[in-house]
Amino acid sequence: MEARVLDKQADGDVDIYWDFRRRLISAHFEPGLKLKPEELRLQYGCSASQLREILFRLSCDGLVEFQDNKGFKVPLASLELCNEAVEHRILIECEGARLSIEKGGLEWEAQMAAAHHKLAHVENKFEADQNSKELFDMWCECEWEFHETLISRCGSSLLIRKHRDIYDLHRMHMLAVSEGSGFRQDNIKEHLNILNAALDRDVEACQKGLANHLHKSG
Amino acid sequence: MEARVLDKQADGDVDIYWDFRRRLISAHFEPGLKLKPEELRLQYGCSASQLREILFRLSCDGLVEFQDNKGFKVPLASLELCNEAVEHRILIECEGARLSIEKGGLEWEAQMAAAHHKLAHVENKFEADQNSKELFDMWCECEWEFHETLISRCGSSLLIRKHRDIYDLHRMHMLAVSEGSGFRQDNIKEHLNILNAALDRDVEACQKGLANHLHKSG
DNA sequence: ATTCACGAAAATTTCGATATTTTTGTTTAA
DNA sequence: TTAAACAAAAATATCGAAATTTTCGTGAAT
Repeated sequence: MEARVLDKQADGDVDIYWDFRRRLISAHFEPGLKLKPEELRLQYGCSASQLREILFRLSCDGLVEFQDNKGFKVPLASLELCNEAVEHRILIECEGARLSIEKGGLEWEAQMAAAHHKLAHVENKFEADQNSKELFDMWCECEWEFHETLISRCGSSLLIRKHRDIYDLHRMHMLAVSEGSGFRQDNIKEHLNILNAALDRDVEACQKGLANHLHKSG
Repeated sequence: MEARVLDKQADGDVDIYWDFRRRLISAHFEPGLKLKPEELRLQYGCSASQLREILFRLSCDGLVEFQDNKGFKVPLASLELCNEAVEHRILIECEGARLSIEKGGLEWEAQMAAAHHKLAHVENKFEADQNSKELFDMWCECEWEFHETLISRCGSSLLIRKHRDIYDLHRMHMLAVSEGSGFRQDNIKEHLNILNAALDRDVEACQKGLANHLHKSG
């Protein structure tokens, strides 16, 4: 999460904005729930206007829904939107992976190995104790870091930003639809497949592994 | 422009928001220009807070830049960002075109023919009189309609939304970088190539024509 | 019993005033 | 002359109250 705070759109609301965003994509709010600035302000100790601004910004990415004179709410669980998000994420992430494989050097390989090492460690622990809230949060963070590292050498800051947007949207809808934690046993070997293909500089295998991984994620 | 007003994120600011967005992507504002809510309010007869909200929303799509305690401004012309926008647009539009070609029926073909007919008509007129502000605005509208129709049958509302976002971002940066109107002689036959490939259901030719068209656009 | 109309309550939107931060201009010291 | 310190002005951010819109509950008419 730390890395995200350093985003270019840093501002005074940074804590509230990112904290709220994190809670949204971690399914802390029930789909369909009304998000009233007047209530939320109490949790963050700021004014309703500020919350309104933040909610508007989140609505741009589809993380909250807005309707004129009806306010904001958590998007309803929608299998269709979830599928659209999956496909879009595959499109973006495969392109980012291809470019990274082409442009990335030894340093990138090392970062991939590091990210996967952390992820694999946490996934093995989480597999044993899937009720641990703490491990779940760690897994979310490591999963994000792995996928983000995969595309990090694509050379396009725009692609990286768009990837984060669709990653978050996909995660939110996935959790809303599946009602599980989003973790599957197969994750472990799927991530390994992706890592190996990336280190082998095998674009096709990497994209295939990615598409398979994401399709199964729901 | 009418079609866009019917966007899901309809609200009370709809006129101001879309009008301002249109002006941004039509290069009505000089890159780097400071956008002060306090000044802009006079043009729209509303409060500064409302403008601030709208500017925040536009900043989500990259159409305006925001810095904490420094306010908003029109993004500086950047060749690098323009190139990144081109590549991203190619990625999205090619995927949308592929899906439309696969899924679209006779109705879609007819809409493509209609959109191209209008576009070709305007392009020929605009070619003769490139100083006409009115024809330029018509061309912008027809160009958008043609490309939007091309992907309209992709089956994913998410892809369509993302396409609009990158289309606008690309157009804004293109106009900022090239300092021309964005219209080239070759546009006419490039659009025809794309139309023919689409009607022939030739995915590869269509994507190739699209990539060529967009690369040359800058 | 159902529908419609009306009014009260709640929620949302708008707004301008106040507080904070940044920028600008001036003076002073090195 | 340059740099630092300070003060004034401008710009930005925050906030809560007022205006508007929607929602909900009550009662009357079909």
